[in-house]
Amino acid sequence: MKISKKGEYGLRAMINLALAHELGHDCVSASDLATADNLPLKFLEQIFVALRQAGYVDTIRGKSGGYKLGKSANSITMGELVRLLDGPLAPIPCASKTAYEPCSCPDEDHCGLRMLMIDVRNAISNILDRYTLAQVVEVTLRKIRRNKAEHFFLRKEAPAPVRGPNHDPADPTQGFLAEWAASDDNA
Amino acid sequence: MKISKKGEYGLRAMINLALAHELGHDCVSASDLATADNLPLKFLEQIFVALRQAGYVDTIRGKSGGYKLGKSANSITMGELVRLLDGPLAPIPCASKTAYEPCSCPDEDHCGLRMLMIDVRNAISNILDRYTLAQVVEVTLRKIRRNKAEHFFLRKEAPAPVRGPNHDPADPTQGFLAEWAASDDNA
DNA sequence: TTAATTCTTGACTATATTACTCAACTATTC
DNA sequence: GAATAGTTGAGTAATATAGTCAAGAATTAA
Ligand code: FES
Ligand code: FES
Repeated sequence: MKISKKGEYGLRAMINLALAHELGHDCVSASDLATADNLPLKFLEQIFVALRQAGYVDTIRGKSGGYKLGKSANSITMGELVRLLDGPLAPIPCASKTAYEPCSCPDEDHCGLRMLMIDVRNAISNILDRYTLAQVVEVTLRKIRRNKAEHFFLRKEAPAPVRGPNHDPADPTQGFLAEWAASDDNA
Repeated sequence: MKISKKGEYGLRAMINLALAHELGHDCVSASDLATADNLPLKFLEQIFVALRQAGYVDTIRGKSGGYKLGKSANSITMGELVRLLDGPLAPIPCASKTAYEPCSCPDEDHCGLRMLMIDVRNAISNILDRYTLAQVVEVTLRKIRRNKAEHFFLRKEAPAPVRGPNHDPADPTQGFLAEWAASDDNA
């Protein structure tokens, strides 16, 4: 169920680009984005080719050029970006809504795996297609500010995060939905 | 978010093996399983090596030999099988509960992508770790019987399925959860 | 006992994808 | 017109995918 590096890097870059926009940096160079997020520069540029061709970013050439959002962050869903960079959401093509393809099963209508994977696809879609880039940025920024964390596009000094001994990497309370639900505005 | 062919084939084979068991075929040869489900035989055998080493199947050699379940189907969750055959459920390793690994993000605690992917992982886990092989087989078998469909391990004649023009390949009502919920026993 | 069936093991291969890097070019600004 | 920055396309090394092949070992039936 992994996402490719292309997808991961592209999503991280888009989130940071939108976050920088929110903080007043309308246009960010690829190298700034790469250093801000520890991304390989040349690979990132290649990823931006796909993002530009799909209209998600605009390009500004020449000195102090860079990339800027091609459409507003609240009109871009995370699902669109994942599909563009990483392909269909569904774990198997016969369970994909937007990119259905038959598989080698003799009877698709009575395939237990397909039934299960339809639900997995829809669970993934319920998250990724529901939330926009703007919402992800909003939540991220809120958490950064609350914890007074530092960020490349928000110069400030703050102590490095310390991780406790019982660190649960997939703790749902650390997830996006919990953070989103905790907001007054979206209750 | 794709699953590998190894994962797909392995899951299909395990479902069919458990389904065959349910229908009285305790032991099924690899070649029967392969022809029943259109799977490449030699590749399938290789997948069964992993399944056997993990104890999910037992092996019976010699004439009329084959594979049988190594533990009861209701003690095997789909999540276990996916993890064994395809690796962690989480789309990115920093969001994995069972196979956490840091990624190159400068600040994991304030990474919007990670927050989102934690929720995706948990959504996937909520399905795959909740349901067992036995439940998938039960639901599949129910659907097969209701539609009087034919199946390799259930010789019978039935008309081939006809698909309408407005076929939604990811229709949730065609999914596992809908079918599961429709049961009287599990209400 | 021998033949037939079936799994086991390991090696092997071909293709595709991933994750990049490099070099030459073009556009923009100071 | 030099410096900066994006654009394009080629190239590539490593890994994963999706298999195939052949020799061997266990079991059973004739
Ligand atoms: S896996 Fe696609 S129909 Fe069975
Ligand atoms: S993607 Fe892993 S912490 Fe940002």
